[in-house]
Amino acid sequence: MSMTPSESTAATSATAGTTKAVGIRERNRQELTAEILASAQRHLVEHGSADLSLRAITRDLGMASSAIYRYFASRDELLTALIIKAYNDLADRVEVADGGVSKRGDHRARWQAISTSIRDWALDNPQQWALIYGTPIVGYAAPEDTIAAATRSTRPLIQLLIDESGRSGATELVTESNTSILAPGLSNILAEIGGPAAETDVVRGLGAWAEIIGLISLELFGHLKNVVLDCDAHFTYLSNEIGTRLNFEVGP
Amino acid sequence: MSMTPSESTAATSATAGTTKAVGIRERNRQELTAEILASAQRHLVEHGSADLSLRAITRDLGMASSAIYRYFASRDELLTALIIKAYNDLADRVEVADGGVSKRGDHRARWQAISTSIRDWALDNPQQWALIYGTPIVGYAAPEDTIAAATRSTRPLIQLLIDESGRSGATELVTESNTSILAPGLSNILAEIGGPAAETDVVRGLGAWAEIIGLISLELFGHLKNVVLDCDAHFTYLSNEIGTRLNFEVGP
DNA sequence: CACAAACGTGAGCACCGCTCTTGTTTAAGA
DNA sequence: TCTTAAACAAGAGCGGTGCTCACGTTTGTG
Repeated sequence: MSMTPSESTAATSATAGTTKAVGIRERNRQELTAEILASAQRHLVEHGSADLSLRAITRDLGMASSAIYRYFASRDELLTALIIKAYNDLADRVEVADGGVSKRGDHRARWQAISTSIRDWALDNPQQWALIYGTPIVGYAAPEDTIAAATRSTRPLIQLLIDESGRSGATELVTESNTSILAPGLSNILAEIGGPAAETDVVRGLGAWAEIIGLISLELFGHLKNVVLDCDAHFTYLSNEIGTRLNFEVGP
Repeated sequence: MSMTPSESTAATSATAGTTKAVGIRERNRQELTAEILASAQRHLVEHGSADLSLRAITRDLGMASSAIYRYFASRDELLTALIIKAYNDLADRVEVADGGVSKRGDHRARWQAISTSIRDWALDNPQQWALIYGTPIVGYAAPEDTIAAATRSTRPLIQLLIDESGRSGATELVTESNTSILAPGLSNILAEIGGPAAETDVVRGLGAWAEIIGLISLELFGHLKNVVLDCDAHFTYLSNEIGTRLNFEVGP
């Protein structure tokens, strides 16, 4: 059986039932793949995605430069893996922050937790932020593998929008056919997550999301230098204003 | 007198008074510099900034690969020139759009002209947009040369914010000392452009700006795929809502 | 007219992503 | 248990990159 590097991650534990028969080769493969990803992550953090060199990674791991292509078919495929990891790391932070709000009806608190956790993660991981929200490098169309992780990172925010839309008793809910602005496939995501929402609410929520992403990118990419002195206060002020604008208050 | 590539543009027409004595060498230098920039611009539009190759440019112009370093000291310096050009191109578009609103008191119309002209330019020049608002490539700190062009592109928006702040009779104007959020140097820019403005107005204006930049970047970088079907309508809806939020109405 | 600065050229260095061939190790089927 | 094919590691190599340097030429100037 031949195995291309692309399907390496999907072919784990082929023999169901018996957890024992993994095989030395399969174990080594998983371990080396993890080591490559870890080294790539280090290089990404230190030098940025543009300077990420496959040869440097192989030098780190003491292997031949050609050996890495047994595990990742190309530099783009490695970057895609790093993108997915970045999305998941961000999603973890946002989920923990949102989940930390015990009073689920306090939409204002949940909004503050979500928005500030996004920025905190970005400040802690600027290279990873640039990887997912900066200039796309792998190609104009993001690989299919990334969209699952991408939607996971925005899921808490969507959930909050749905909850708020339900509280306000919104009509004109988004369905697959009645939407003119939003994509038809979005209604499936909304339904899968927790129910429908009004189209205008979703559109305004996307505006709030864009403002958060924009503020963080402007800050991280240096566009607020000589403009904003206290970026913390600036973000807090605007995030709070967005919460007011979207009617996020303490509910029952 | 020695001349490094960095100061080539600043050393034009050294002999004041006589416009004639430019010299063949100086003329050739300016022409070749312009040709290099034009070729670089073509490569940028077609292949993106990441794949911009100095050697490909020299092949285009039929010169030796090492000759380009007589005109640009490094790839970063060429990219910086392209960034400045992109900022100025964007500024031209925004200035024309804003200047096209004859009724200067119609702040709502000016806002629509400014915001939509930014997006229109971005859709027409996605690679240039990525160059200035995407991941910074030249270095974390933008070169000093770019900030002049950068502020020029945001000047109409700042002007509009000042006009609106004046209409609403804002108090607590931004000065060099009383600001806690904004940078001290910003008050100089505000004063130079057309007068003071309230700090909260400027902060909220920055939020609106971030939302516009964020919406365009999300759209161009592929993050609204499978989310927003009609990006035109989406942007128009939110831009109009921002105008309402900032009290942009038809004035006297 | 001499001289120095600016210029164009080609070779060369170190690096990159990626491919191919060669020889070895592992695992599965006869 | 032995055989055979797949997976693997390694090294050479290809075309490309940014950039440097030494060389000979052109140009402007004192």
